[in-house]
Amino acid sequence: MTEDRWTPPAVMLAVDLVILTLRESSLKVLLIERGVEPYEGAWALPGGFLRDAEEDLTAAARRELEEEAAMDAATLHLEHLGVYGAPGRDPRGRVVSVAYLAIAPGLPEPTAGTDAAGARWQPADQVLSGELELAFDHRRIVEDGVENARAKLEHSALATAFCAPVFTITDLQRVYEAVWGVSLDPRNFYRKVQRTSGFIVAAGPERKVTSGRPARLFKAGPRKVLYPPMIRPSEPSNTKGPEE
Amino acid sequence: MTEDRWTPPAVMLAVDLVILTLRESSLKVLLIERGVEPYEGAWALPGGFLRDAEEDLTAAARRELEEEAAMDAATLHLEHLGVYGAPGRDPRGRVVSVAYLAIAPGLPEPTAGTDAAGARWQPADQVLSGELELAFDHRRIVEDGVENARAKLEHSALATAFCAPVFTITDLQRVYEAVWGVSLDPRNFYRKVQRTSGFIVAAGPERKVTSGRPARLFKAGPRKVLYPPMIRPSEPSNTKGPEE
DNA sequence: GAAATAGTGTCTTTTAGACAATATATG
DNA sequence: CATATATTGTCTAAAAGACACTATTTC
Repeated sequence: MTEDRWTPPAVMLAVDLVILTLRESSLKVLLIERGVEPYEGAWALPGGFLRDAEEDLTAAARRELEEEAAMDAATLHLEHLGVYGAPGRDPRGRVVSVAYLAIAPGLPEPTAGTDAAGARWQPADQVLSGELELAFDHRRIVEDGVENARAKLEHSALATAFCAPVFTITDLQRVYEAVWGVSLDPRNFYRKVQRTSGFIVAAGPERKVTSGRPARLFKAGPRKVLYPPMIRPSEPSNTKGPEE
Repeated sequence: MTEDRWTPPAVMLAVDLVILTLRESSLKVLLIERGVEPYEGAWALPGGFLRDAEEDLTAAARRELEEEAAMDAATLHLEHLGVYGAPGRDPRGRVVSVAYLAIAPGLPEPTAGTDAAGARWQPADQVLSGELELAFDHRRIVEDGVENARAKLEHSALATAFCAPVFTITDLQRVYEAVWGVSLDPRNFYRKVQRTSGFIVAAGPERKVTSGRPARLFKAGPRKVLYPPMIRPSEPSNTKGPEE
């Protein structure tokens, strides 16, 4: 408990968004070119300060999603990611940032015309590898966001959030392959997904054509928790797993 | 990005702790009887405001752990849990609370003598069921903390954080049983844990006696991620899983 | 028909889960 | 020896993973 007559310090609260999507079969993150100091001209996550002292945090996240990314927050998967509040992370003073993770289906490039001019889908690899440097501690936030998404693909139906309302099983497989950075056997994937009842459900007799046999169409099912889980390859039976 | 010449609203930042442990084979959470308004006399999570505008968030969590729970933060598992910032959750104004989850091995009751007078280990069930009402939105935070712990037992070595530095496989099984609220087959559990190399490692030829055959002693191994994961029973092949 | 993608069948290996049997202590 | 707990062995069912094969489209 805290002492009487003492006033707690005030801090500035910001909201940052890690918005992931799949474009050209690779994982992208939405970045914005900063127009003001600090880090003017650098790439950064969309986000900003709380508008007023009454604004709810998730409301602020949704507002930024619409203002900075020109996306409809109602249709996107949006969840809490973490808090980044190390002193000194922002030269303007004590800024604590609450990060949210959003997953979007493949959308057109959000270039000119919208509020999101200067926004660009950048390959997540380039951020993770450090090839593309970000403002503040945003690279770390992206790392956490991507790892969060990777983990959730295993046990939840999050993968469907990367897909259009109606999709094929191959579309879904591309999500797993891109986010995990692996390649999966289409035949085993097909059956695994179908056997997990409630994960995806048939969406009419419609089909989709490109060159081969038309694929059945599906939409996200009611099941949110996958059991048994989808299995991420590459850790067959190693002695020491990655650190937590 | 934010406009020029506009000052973001300031909020008060608090840190709250969900400290879980195992006592008498049941899951307990550390609660404190509030000595000041608001909610004077009610049970609440240990926690408090940031000390000053320079204090790091995790440092604040560690400080509260020592001040309010009289525990050594260096030896405990401590991780971010979530942010609770709904307007109106605290009658004193806009308070945003960053919650941390701590896991402690079974410790003596933290009663008189320490700074933590008024602190008590309460059964987690009683909080989750609503039998014991908590101040603010702390019941919700406990719910999230317990669910987080339950999930992490599956895929990480978190269970060892509930144990003393040296423990038996049966001790570890009690952790799973208490946190998950299930009962497990000791023989299958035994082999499952042993097969997951790096999860636990032998700790000398010492033994421990009570009435039956003495058990081998183990300590936490280097492996933090469990693969294959421990499996939480009760969702055998149901059509619809629990919501996320 | 050739090429491409979708979907099915089948076999092997691994793992989960049930449970008998054995081992080593105490009283 | 009775009792209690620890540890090992064995069997069965389910699921993962490899991969041959069939189906349906476009060119």
